Amino acid sequence: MNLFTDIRALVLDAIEALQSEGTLPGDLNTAPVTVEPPRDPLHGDMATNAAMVLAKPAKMKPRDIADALAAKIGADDRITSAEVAGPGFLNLRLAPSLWQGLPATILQQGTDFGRSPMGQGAKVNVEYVSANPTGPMHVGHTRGAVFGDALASLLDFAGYDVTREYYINDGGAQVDVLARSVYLRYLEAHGHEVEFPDGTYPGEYLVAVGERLKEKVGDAYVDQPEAVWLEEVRAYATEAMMDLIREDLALLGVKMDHFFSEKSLYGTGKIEAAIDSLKSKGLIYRGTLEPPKGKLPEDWEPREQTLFKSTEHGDDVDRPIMKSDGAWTYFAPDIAYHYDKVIRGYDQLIDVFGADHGGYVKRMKAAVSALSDGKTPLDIKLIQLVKLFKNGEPFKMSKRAGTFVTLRDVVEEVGPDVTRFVMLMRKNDAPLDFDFDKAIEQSKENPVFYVQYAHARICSVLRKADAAGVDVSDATLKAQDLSSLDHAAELGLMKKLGEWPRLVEIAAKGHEPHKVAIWLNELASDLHGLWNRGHDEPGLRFLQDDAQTSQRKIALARSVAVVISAGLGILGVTPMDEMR
RNA sequence: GCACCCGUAGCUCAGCUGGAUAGAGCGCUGCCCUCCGAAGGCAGAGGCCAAAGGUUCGAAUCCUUUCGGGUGCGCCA
Repeated sequence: MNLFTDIRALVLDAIEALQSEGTLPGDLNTAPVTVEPPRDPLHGDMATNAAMVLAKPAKMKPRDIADALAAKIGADDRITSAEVAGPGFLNLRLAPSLWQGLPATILQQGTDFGRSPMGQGAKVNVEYVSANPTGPMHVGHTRGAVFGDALASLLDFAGYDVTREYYINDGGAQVDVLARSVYLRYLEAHGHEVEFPDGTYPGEYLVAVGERLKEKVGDAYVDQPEAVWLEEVRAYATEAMMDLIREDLALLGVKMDHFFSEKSLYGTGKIEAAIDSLKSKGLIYRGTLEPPKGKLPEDWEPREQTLFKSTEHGDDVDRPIMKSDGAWTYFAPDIAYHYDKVIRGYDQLIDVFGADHGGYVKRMKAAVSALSDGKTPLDIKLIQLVKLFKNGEPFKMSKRAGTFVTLRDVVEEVGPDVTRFVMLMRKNDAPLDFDFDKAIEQSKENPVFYVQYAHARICSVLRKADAAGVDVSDATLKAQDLSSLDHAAELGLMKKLGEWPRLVEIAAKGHEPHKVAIWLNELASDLHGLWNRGHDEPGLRFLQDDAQTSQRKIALARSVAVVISAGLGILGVTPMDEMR
């Protein structure tokens, strides 16, 4: 149910009819033909660019094509007027009954209204968060977590088969550092004086882990060399950190379908298999890289190493996959991990990274392109920084002073709903200002509140009607004839609702969940606008003297609430029924 | 030096993937509140879309170059 695609089909039918009549040539590419809402509502309900995009290939004047199209399209029952305007736009007005039928459709389908078949069940893997298992999640991770989660929901809503995945970096040197840090806490639990040298994690959060380790193994590791305890402490500590992270994710309402362990790639032949795959395509070689131009690193010296010919797939330089001591670089398991995803048969991969990983985008895309023979597209979304504010003042964060803000801090301060909505208001590649006070402020300038408030207001009307003995069940509301709701403000709200299915597709196609948040704000604005007009024009209020008129108006209001619920659902935000 | 991201109203940002007279919130100015929820409402001022070229019916949007800000750049993941 998408009125825009319906009307586009109508336009395409008209074009075909003109072709069979010989008015238009037969071989025309109609792909660029769009039907969209005009910027200015005065222009009508929908506009098509058909005449302009067909003018050149048809070797005709745009206006001539537009006139011919207008005659055909205008004959359809659904169209009340088709006017040629500007350089060749065809402005269409739809019969009000089309808009007035929308609330019933929405109430029929509930929060499934707007679901799109666009994805056709294609399998998409969205990898996000992937914070190192070395401590609790901080604000930086939070935005990526919320973004990935909302993107996954959005794609699901748009008809894709989505897997949400977390890549656990438990294979590298940083988990050894974690293990040593936990070991120090363990010694501390045994009453030893300990110091945390550079390169260890002094965070308080490991104290409890050290104590629990003591409970588990007693003094078995005290005064023992690293070789004795490292492996087990590492496994124990990593698991403890993942528990911590899973708790953090739960606080935010983020659920993963799959946790993938980097460690599982080692010793299982998986890395070798991935590299072999590249080797078989002639993309692995021994060679020496050119030094970077400009400032030379202090210790630069030419060195022969094992390289992946990523330049064959769009990268700027070839990338090393093996260190000089024969160990893999971090890039090798990354390649193997993505190879695994390709083998698992995904049609599309999406990685959500912090913006500081921007330098890895090209090599990662090159790897996936090579491993899948260009068949599996990989989109990498870079998440910009979050700047924290309190009362308009920058909130200083310092890792050294131990005052870095955790995900838990934020969620406990403002709640998961506010956290999620605020973080989704901006597009991912723009920095985000997060002000603790503004986020929980109840005023129009707070979009979280503004959207929630619209929903709560509608619920308030429903409660009030119900108390007055008016039946406002969805079953009754969807049976109402809304043809009397013909005021511009009411029709305008219906038209806004009609945009929802189209917006879902646009946002999903661009992997841009923030568009949902922005659009919800617009929808809320239209709802509040209609509400406010009720001050001066009592006839526009939802609650009227007679039950049936109320039911008709409330059917519209209720359908707005349903769409807000659906939109907030994609963002992972709970709609509020009451906010007093 | 190279690559990627960004540059839109005084401030924070949208701008529907190339459409018509570029929008919202805050701030500013002026009116308005015995009214379903005034934790507001209406109206107004405010712009060379960083700059210059190019692509075409048409550019804030696509391409090139320049300027400015951020991020990253061979054995750290």
